[in-house]
Amino acid sequence: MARNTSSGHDPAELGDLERGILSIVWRRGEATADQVREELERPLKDSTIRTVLRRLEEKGYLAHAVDSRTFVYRPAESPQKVAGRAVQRIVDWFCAGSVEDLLVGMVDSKVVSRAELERLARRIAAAKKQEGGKA
Amino acid sequence: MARNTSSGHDPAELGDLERGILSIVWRRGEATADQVREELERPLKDSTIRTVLRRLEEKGYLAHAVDSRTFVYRPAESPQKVAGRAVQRIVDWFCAGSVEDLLVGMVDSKVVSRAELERLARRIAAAKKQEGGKA
DNA sequence: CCATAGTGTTACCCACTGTAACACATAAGA
DNA sequence: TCTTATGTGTTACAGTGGGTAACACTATGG
Repeated sequence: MARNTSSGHDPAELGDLERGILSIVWRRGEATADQVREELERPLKDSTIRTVLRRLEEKGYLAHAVDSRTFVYRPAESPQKVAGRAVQRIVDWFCAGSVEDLLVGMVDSKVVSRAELERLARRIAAAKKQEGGKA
Repeated sequence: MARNTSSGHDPAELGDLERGILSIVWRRGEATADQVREELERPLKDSTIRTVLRRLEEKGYLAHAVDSRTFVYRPAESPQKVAGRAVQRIVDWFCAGSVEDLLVGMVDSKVVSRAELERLARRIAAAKKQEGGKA
């Protein structure tokens, strides 16, 4: 029994190749297996790519449509949303649910500088003002 | 070849049990194998706990001191720092390195509400002022 | 000196991922 | 129409990491 028994899909459960291929689809917006292979630096067999794409779809990261019997994969969720959930998990596991603790850690780990945070804060405030406090 | 080939240690590379045990040590500040076992809901053998503790130390999350031939484990790094790095990874992988994108995702995924972010922003600004812009 | 408590070592199983072969279907060209 | 290319579905296999634990060894306290 290895890895997470976590119910659903989440980024930590992706291997390197899966993550790489997912990134490619995300970057392109959509991609066929062949297009993915062209963008990969490593020479991988077609079946490999297609297996990974299928697994990514099973895991809920991708969806596909058929274009004259060719699978065209597209993101099932925005990267940001996926990342957001991933962060949520981290907050839950490592910060006892406190986002503020996490932010502190991000400063500690030099993930964001204090200045950057302040800039962000301004942006956030601006965005909120602009939206008129809808949510 | 499974999972991350990532060079170092990082939270995604922890299994459920490892994460749980790490949390216990973090929460307590320090813990022996037996203390950990007492706090675990599941009935696990002593060797299991100790194996996991040792692996956690190998991975750099814990350190131990010997107190009259008993291992007392303590965090090697603050949870916040670990979390910070974990978020860094997520940002790199899923947000093309943009923390701002990540924040957007966090709002989208309801990880933080807009209001919470604003409150955070205020706190950050205050902290910065207080520290006089040291960093 | 013996029992108890704790460590070090080693191992097994299984899920997951990387990687791919092979069979099957079907559109396109000869 | 027959063949060929192209793409999918299915199946598989090996390596690794994590969950789980047994067993042997050591030293301490009685």
